[in-house]
Amino acid sequence: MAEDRAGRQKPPTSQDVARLAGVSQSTVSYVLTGSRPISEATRRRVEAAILELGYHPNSGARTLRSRRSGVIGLMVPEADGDDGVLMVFVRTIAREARRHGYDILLVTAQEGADGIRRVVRTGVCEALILMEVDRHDERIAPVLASGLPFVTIGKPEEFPHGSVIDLDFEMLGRMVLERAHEEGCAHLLLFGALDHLRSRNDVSRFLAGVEDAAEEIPVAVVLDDGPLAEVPARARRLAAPHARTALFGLGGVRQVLFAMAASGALAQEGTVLLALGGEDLADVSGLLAPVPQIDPRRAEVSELAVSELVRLLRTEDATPRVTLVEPRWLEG
Amino acid sequence: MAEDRAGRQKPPTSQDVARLAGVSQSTVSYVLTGSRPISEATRRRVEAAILELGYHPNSGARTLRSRRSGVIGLMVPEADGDDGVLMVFVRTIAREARRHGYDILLVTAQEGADGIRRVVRTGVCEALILMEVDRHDERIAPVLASGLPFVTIGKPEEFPHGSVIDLDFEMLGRMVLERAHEEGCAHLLLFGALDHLRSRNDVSRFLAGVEDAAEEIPVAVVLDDGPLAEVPARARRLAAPHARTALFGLGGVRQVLFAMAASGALAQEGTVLLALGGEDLADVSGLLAPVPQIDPRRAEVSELAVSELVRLLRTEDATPRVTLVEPRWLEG
DNA sequence: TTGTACGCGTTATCAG
DNA sequence: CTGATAACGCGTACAA
Repeated sequence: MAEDRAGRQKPPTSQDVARLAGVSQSTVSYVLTGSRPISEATRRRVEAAILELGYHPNSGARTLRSRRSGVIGLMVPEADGDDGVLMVFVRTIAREARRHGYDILLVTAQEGADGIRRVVRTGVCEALILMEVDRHDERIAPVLASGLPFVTIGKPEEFPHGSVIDLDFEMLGRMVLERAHEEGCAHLLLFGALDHLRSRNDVSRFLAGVEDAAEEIPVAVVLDDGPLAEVPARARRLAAPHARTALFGLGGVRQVLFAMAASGALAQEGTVLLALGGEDLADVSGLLAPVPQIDPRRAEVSELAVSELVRLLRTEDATPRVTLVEPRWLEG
Repeated sequence: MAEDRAGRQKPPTSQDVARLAGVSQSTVSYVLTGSRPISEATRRRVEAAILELGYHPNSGARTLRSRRSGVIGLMVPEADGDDGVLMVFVRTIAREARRHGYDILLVTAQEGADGIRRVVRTGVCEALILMEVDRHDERIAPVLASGLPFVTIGKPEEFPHGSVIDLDFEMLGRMVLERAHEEGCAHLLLFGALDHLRSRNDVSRFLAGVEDAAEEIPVAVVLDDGPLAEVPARARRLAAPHARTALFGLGGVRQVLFAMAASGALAQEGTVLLALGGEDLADVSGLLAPVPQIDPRRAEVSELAVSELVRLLRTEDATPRVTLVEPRWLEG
């Protein structure tokens, strides 16, 4: 094996494979891509040579020629919500992408629209996944301009070439209110300053679901903007003599649970904490057992994001579509 | 601008830029790389053309020609520790890499050594960062074989071409024991089943530091393998009449803090929780204020990992080295 | 100071 | 069924 001046092994090329197998270089290529019928005999010789040399096709050359880099750009948001949750998405997406033969390149939201333009123009990415997309998101414009297939997790206003995968937050809202009613609650206290976050599309969809359901179900909805540590106290003040109060938030369940534990509220019967699961609650699982949890189905959302993107990539003239994953109550 | 059959915009090439600027293609290239003096006049014409066309050099072609992809592979561990912590590393590394002109490609630990071989042989990555490396790590072998520069976060036994960046866990161990003594503790209870994790190199280095310091400082070290929820009770049993007990663990501080809150141990004077900060403790910060915390300096570790890798990449015959970042007590 | 020409390793077209 | 051969877009040695 040849070595360059730095003493690094120079990987074998398809030319090397061809020589060893006694065929032409193009034949090697066809064996790899399968875009042309090859006789069983030569195929085996080529494959043996590939194995012997440990040959892997050069990514740069392949990309240059075919305009397909095999790389999907993943735009991750800045630290705002729960980083643990985010990492689950990232890891799942990376694993699924590999399963389909793609790699994941990180693009931080900090780079913004310019970041998109860069990876698109340089041709590093042949498709994009955007996380935590808002209704009006500055990143959508350059993506649309690129013409690349993309998937957003979060629902923007327009998505001509792109598909949308997300949890069905409206349904989530209805489910929470219904459960509060079933648990005999007169009030549903929503914590986490949701009122101030209406611009976020998941929040606004969730609130729409809650408010929609509240027109039919007699549960009073209270939006709490205060600090999470004071949620238990706030809930106690709401509690009517014979009615309980349900608590819910899209995030910060751990903090509230912590506050409840610290204030002794866990032992009381007046408040019912409903939780969105998956927010790394394993650490407090002992106390969570009796807490009804909703599965936000992040694994499914991640897997769908990838498989939908692959569909857009591989299908000619594939139509983008919106897929909302239904939240589910976790039993036990 | 030309469009291909899918209706996608075909990005301009350096040839297009050259035509517009009235120079040869190579001149454009030289302006970009700066590897040859260019007259002020033509440089401006070229730069104007680049701006006008929104030109970005094609990554595939550049990589093919120069063997430098501008991509650093980042191998992230499976879900084992705190995913929130991990995400901080990942985001910081991605941001720093961009600052130096590199992109980050995710490689999941699940792919193992084969994953390394793949990204190396295909030439997608020109360098690697490995997270949570053990003393004997199967991923090290293919990395060494590749001859690519790399940085590990975590200290393997051998690292011929690679540098090591990590927190100084031995010093951390000494600091914790010293602090326990200063706080008037007769016992230091280490939770989180550290005894069973001695194979992990950060754990073994930490324990070495603790045990080393324990030879000079009169604090009895107790390794606790029980569930985190029972740590407060365990600590109470240790407490001597006039001596307190210090608690520490490399992870799971939140769980222990939670257990202390639930059992009312926070109000007691008998136990002192010493915490490794940064493990997303913001949610419980109200209660943490009086808790002495050590800064694990993850941002610095991440930044150093990138800058050290860049040094290896850009410096001819750069010698790999080990850099241990000193932990610090956080005041206030 | 600038231009010409070649090759990086593939994919894909055109002959045979 | 298979082998030459032409791009793909850029970096750089060689000429001018």
